[in-house]
Amino acid sequence: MINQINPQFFSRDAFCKAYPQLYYGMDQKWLVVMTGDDQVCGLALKIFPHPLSLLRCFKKHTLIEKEMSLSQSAPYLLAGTPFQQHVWKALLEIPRGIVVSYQDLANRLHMPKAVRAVANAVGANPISPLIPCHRIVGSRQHMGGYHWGVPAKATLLREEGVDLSSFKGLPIGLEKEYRESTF
DNA sequence: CTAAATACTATTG
DNA sequence: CAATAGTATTTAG
Repeated sequence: MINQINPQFFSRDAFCKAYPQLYYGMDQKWLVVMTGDDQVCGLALKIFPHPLSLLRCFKKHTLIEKEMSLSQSAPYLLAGTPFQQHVWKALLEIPRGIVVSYQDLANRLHMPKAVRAVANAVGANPISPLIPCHRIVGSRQHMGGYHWGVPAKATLLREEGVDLSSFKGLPIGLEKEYRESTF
């Protein structure tokens, strides 16, 4: 399992120029996107409902399917706009088992009125479970959204020990496919 | 360049 | 409850 990462950040434009083609494939429970020099730039869990939609983040690249092996020590290279990088760095500070609202996150970034823009950046991160975007929830005990589906979000949070019993907006009966999975 | 779309939220009826 | 105005970034055209 991948515990902690120390990603390097890269401007999106520079990333497109430096790595016009990328490689993707499955390894164990992951769908991985890597550069030609073996840096991980995209990640999703295979059991997500539509894991291949991860490739939406790399539409400007030529994507080549390839045999993948994800090593414990693989370096991470995250391409994003300065704004997105700012948000993603803040996400990495949120510890396991803690949930923060989109509004709190925006406040923490000193952009209290940019809640919606911050939410967009949260959802745009390319290595979803490792950048803990699932720990961002709506105000007033609402789940908020999740690119990979709210059931997956709820499952990830429960596995971290978060009590969701008081939350609204929880889908009922849609989590069976995740019941036996280990994230 | 402009317009539309967002994983939001507080407010109003 | 639903509708909506306010808001900032990104993307599509």
